[in-house]
Parts: sequence; C-alpha cells; structure tokens
Amino acid sequence: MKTFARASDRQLKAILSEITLERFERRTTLFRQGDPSDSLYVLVSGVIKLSLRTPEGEDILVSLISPGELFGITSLLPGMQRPFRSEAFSDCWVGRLSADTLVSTLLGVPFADFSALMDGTVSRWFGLLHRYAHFQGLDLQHRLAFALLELAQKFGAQDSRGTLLILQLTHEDLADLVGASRQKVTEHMRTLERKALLQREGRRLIVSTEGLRELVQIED
Amino acid sequence: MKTFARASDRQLKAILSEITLERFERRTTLFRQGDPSDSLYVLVSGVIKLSLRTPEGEDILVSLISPGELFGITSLLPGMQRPFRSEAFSDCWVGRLSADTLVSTLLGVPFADFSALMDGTVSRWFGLLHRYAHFQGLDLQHRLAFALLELAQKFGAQDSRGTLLILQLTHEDLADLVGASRQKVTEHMRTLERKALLQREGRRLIVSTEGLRELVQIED
DNA sequence: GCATTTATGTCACCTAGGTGACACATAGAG
DNA sequence: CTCTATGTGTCACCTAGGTGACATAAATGC
Repeated sequence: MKTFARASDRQLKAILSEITLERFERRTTLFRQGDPSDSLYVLVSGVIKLSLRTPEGEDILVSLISPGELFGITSLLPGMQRPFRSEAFSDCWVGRLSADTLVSTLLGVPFADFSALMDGTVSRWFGLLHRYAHFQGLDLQHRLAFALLELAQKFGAQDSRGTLLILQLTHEDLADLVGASRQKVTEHMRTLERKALLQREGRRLIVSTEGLRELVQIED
Repeated sequence: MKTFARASDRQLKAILSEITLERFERRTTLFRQGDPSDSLYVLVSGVIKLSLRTPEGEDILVSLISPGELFGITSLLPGMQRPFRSEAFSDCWVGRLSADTLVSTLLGVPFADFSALMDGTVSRWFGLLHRYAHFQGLDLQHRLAFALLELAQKFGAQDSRGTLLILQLTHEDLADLVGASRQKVTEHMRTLERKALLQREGRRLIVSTEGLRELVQIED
C-alpha cells in the first residue's frame, strides 16, 4: 500500500494501534449519503461498493473498492458530508481510523492545516466528480439547468432581473459542457427562455436561479 | 481564498515571492493533456478552460476556472501527467509556482511525504473523474469495454483463458456502473461473448484484456 | 426436494437526442 | 461600411438506447 510506503515502523505502529477492525456482512451499509464524514476506512478484505441514489430513484454505481484501498476520503476535507453511499458488496473486514490520526501521525502536521490545503485544491475535483456522477441518467434539460446553476454560482453577478453571467458562452461551449450537440442545446435554451428561466442581453445570459433550482427540484 | 486562510504573514510572503506572473491571451494554451504536471497555477484574472479531447475528436469541457482558484492540481500527486488541457478562455493573468514550494511552506513537510499520502487517497478520485469525463459521448459498447477493463485490473486474476474476475457482478450492477439499462447490458454482453472478448463460467467472467483494449483502441 | 427469489435472454415499441443542411443574425477585421 | 467569421434558430430524418413484458434459467431458502 503505497500510502504507507514512506512511513517509518514507529508511524505504522502508531497508526495500527488506532485502527479498529469491523465486520460488515454483504449488503449492510457502512455509511449513507449525507452522513458526516468523520472517519476514514481501509478495506482489509471483501469488496465495498460506493453508490449514489438519484432523486429519480436510479442507482449509480460510482466505484467498487478492492482490498488495500483507503476510502471515505472526504473525511480529509473539512466539514464534508459523505457524497456517496457505501455498502458491503461482499462480506468485508474493514479498518476504521480518524483522518486526524492518520495525517498527524504520517505528516506530523495539525489536521486543520492539512485540511485547509486540501480544501482549496482537491475539493473542487470532488465537486466535478459529483456533477458527472449526477449527470448519469439526467436528460439534457436537467443537465443544462444544473450547468447554468453552476455557472451562475461561479460567474454570476446580481442584477435587477436575475443573475447575470459575466461570460461569453456559445451554445457550442455549453454543449461540450453537458455532453450534447450544439443544435439540441439551442433548442433547450429557447424553451428555457420561453419558461422565463433565462433571458438574454445580446450574448450575455441572465438566469433565474430560483426558477432553475425549482426545475431541478432543489435536489442539490 | 481559503487555501491560504490559515497561513501566517510570513508564509504568505514566502509563497508570493515564489509566484511568477504570466499573461495568456484568449485561446492560448497553458498546458496540454499528457504534459508533465510540474507546476501549480493560481488564476488571478480572466477565465481558464479545462477540457479533454476524446480520440473520436469530441471536445469535453470539464470545467471553467474563475479568478482565485488554484488549478493544475495534479502537480500535487507524484509523477502525474496532466489529465486535461488548459487554455485561456479569456485574456488571463496567471500565477505559477511549484507544488513543492506551496506544500513545504504551508505545512513545513517534505513534499514527497505529502505527495505519497495524496497518492494513496485522493488520486483514485482523479481516476474516477477521468473515467466519467471520458464516458461522455462514448456509446454503451465502449463504456462497457472500459468498465470491464477497469474491473479486470482491480479484481482480475490471471487464468489460462484470460483474466478471471473474482466478483459476482450481475448485469444490473454493470448497468448501474456504465449508466445504462439492464436489458441493453445483457445484449451487449452477449455480443462481446460472440466476439470472444468475454466468456463465462457460471456467473464468473473471464475477459480478454487484449481484445477489449483493441476494441477500445488502446486509447488509455 | 420443491418453492420462491433473483438473474438472464429476447422481444416489439417508443423517444431523446444525434446529424446534416440550411437560412439568418451578429460581430469583428479591413 | 462592407465582407467574412462565427454564432443562432429550425427543420426533417435516423438511431441508440430506454421500457414493458414476457420466458427461461439459476440460486437460495425451507
């Protein structure tokens, strides 16, 4: 396990002493989406399944974990909730420890410092991963709505008529972003306009975040 | 910028002195897919686009970066190549620094130690992100092939007839993994069988990694 | 061993969305 | 101010893949 490749014997011993072993029968769940991300897990034997339940009731299998892997990694980020559900895909032995112990033992650095650094760098990737996973099995209309909300949050300026995107996006760009063809994006943008969730000022967009959020059912 | 929220004045000064400012005109590229990931970037002004070019020639827009964000984060992982292409979406000012400087200044820890820890934890998420991004605009056949290759790598055991998956996967599981319906997965699995890229022994799968890799054109 | 789940295989049908092909609008460049 | 690029709007058409509805086969419990 390369995580520990550079660890000294003393460090390893310290970490091992903090790990508590637990048994999970096939199909039992270790944690649910939305739980607080307090601890970090090491899979000792068996297979763990990470998945996501969409509001529509679809199941998305994000990843299968094999023995030796660390998982529940969001515990390394400050104040995160578990983005995925984790359940035993087969009977498992799992080690659990606090992210704090791991980091402070391995690096000798306060967890909060480490965590802050992670937050500014890696956490954005989680967002992306989450988005892509969510996109699975959403139709274009909803993917577009999500994308616009995301853009509004990142590049939006408040305006009397809604949130103004300070960004010259072509429909082609949007198409590349949501994985669709340019033509269909055009069509859906028009229907969003007709629904008054969106207006245009030249080539700038003004979106109604409330409206979009409603369209998407605040599922986020 | 929360990355630096906990940094002392002295640390900030040290980091700032190591940052080199660069100007990028709209549409110029900062780095390409496959380049070595040596440095880390901070966007000062403008917008940066991260994208992925599929072998089929499609463009996938992975993310748009707004001012204040750090990007080129793979430089925090050991020996990674850039997974995405980065180009200026508008005229930009960008700060560049070495990941090593940032980490050792902010945490006071050897970069290699930090990097090793990241490797065992966070790097897997990159893999997932990469997979999902790639999946955009692949048809089911190819998504399945990719998924099987991934599984073979993680859960495969060498066998005289190919790589044996030590995993009881139902078609439903595969469907959840590749974002498709159970029925279509069944159909495509049969055609893979017919193409001899796949055989079954009861409910266990034996895949031909060479065959699948060829189907997918070693694009990986 | 039989009965009940749970998985697989295969249909026929339907729809979201891809594709090509235009006409029109707009915006920079000269 | 005009010419050319690049973006937008809208068609008609086609196909991958979703859905429901079965039949069969394999596990699992009792």
